This record gives sequence, C-alpha cells and structure tokens, in this order.
Amino acid sequence: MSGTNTDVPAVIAHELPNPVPHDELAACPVTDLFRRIGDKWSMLVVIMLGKRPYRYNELHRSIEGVSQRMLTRTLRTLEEDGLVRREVFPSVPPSVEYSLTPLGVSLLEPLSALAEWAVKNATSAVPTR
Amino acid sequence: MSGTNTDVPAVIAHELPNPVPHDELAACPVTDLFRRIGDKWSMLVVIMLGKRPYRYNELHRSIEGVSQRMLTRTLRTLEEDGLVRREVFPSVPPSVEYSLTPLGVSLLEPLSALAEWAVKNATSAVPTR
DNA sequence: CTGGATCCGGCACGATACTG
DNA sequence: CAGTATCGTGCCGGATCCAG
Repeated sequence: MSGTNTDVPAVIAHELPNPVPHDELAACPVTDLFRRIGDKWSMLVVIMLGKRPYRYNELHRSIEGVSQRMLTRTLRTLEEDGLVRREVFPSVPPSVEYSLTPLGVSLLEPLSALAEWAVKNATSAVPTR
Repeated sequence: MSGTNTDVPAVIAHELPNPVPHDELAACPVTDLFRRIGDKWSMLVVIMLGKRPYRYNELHRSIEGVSQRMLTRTLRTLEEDGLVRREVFPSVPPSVEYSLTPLGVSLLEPLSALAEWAVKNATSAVPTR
C-alpha cells in the first residue's frame, strides 16, 4: 500500500496541545495555502501569469468568466501574498502589467503538477455531478 | 526563466468559441478539480487517508476543527468523485472505514507536492494577513 | 459509533453603474 | 484602460439536536 507513495509529510497530523489560544488561526500551512489560493480564480491567474506577463484587460479577456471585481480582488490578494507583481507604466493610456514573483514561479511548479493530474483524470472522474 | 520549469501545460488558455451553451459548466479541468477539492477540508482528508485508512471518529479526532457535518459532507463528496472508498463492517458497534481509491492515491502525489511547497514557504509569505 | 436534519451567519461571487 | 462602489444572493460551513 505504501509502495509507490512519495513519502507524504506528516504536516497534517500535528496535535494542537492548546485548544487555539485566541481565536483560531491557520491550523497548518497546507490549509492556509488553500485558504489563500483555493478560491475560484487564484490558481487560474497564477497559471496564466506563469506563461507570460499579462495586462489587466488582457487577463480579463483571457479568463472569460471572471468579473472585474473578482479579477481585481484576486490580483490584489495574490500581490499581498507576494505571489504576483504589479507594475504600472505611466503611458498615455495607463497600462498595468501583472507578472509572477519568484515565489509565484516556485508555486507554479507543484500547481501545474496538479493541473496535469486534473487534465489526465478529467474524463475518468464523474463528469456530471 | 523557462529553464527549470516543468513545461506548464496550456490547459488554461483555451478559448471558448461558444459563450457557454446552457448555463455554465466547469470551464477547464483545473477549475473543476479545485471546485471539488478546493474547499476547506477535502485535501486535508485526502492527505490523511494517504497515510493509512481511517475510521470516522478517528478522522474526526485527527483533523481537530472539522465538524461532523462537514466531515460527512466532505467524505460523501470525495466518495462520489471516486477518490475515497467507504467500507462498512457490520460489527456490533458499527464501524466504517475510509480509504483512498487508486484515483485518490494518484491525486495524493501532486497534492503532497503542493503541501511541501506550503510548508517550505509558510514563513516567507506574509504571516499575518 | 456513524451519521442525518435543521437553523443560521458570513462571505465568496456576480451584475451593474461610476471614475480618472 | 484599469479599476472602485454598491447591492443582492447562493452556499459554505459551524452548532445543535435527533436517529439507527
């Protein structure tokens, strides 16, 4: 059973001796990560920006389905988390370019591994839920 | 920049010629995957079950923070998606054991890659958002 | 022990209108 | 072009009670 697994780290099976000091915080880093990029658009944007830098409306048109509001919010959050860099070029029509930071690029690799899995097993899973 | 990346698939940059036939469906497999396991507990459960099979309350105690409702919902969904297998043993106190299907095991690998990334970069990212 | 049923608050998300 | 402001809604998710 444990023959071909890749030595899953026991980062989840931690025990919390103190039943959460103040309120409740990110239990484990994995949970925290998914709370940040596990929303509807974040990883989409990350993978897009992994191919090349994009401008705002360019992204908006490419993703097709995201609202301006959510695209802006997603980009802001990713920027705050240090995954995306925002560059403003003071041209006559103002242009803003978004790109991945080194941290974002490093995230791209495990993320695309997941993406590849999704593509592979898209048909084998239940299509119509 | 493209030296050490793992050849990111262009699964996202598809174009939808028809602006969604009926309602709206899973745009791309990646989005679809995250809509399924991108919730608060799914990948937690998958990673836990990747270590060994668990019984219900065993899982409930291990994850520490999940409610019965959400644990049940999560397990049901994962089962419907073919990632988790549910076995009922008709003992005197009824016992149910959950384990990963082969599909679930295959998902575990890219998932743990993401998990490792999260652990590595947990400190480098913004801790207090 | 393994859940199901119900109530309910918060927020993720979309649509629309407006701005510099 | 690149956003911001506001409103409305669905459903995610927790707490609690109930059941086989």
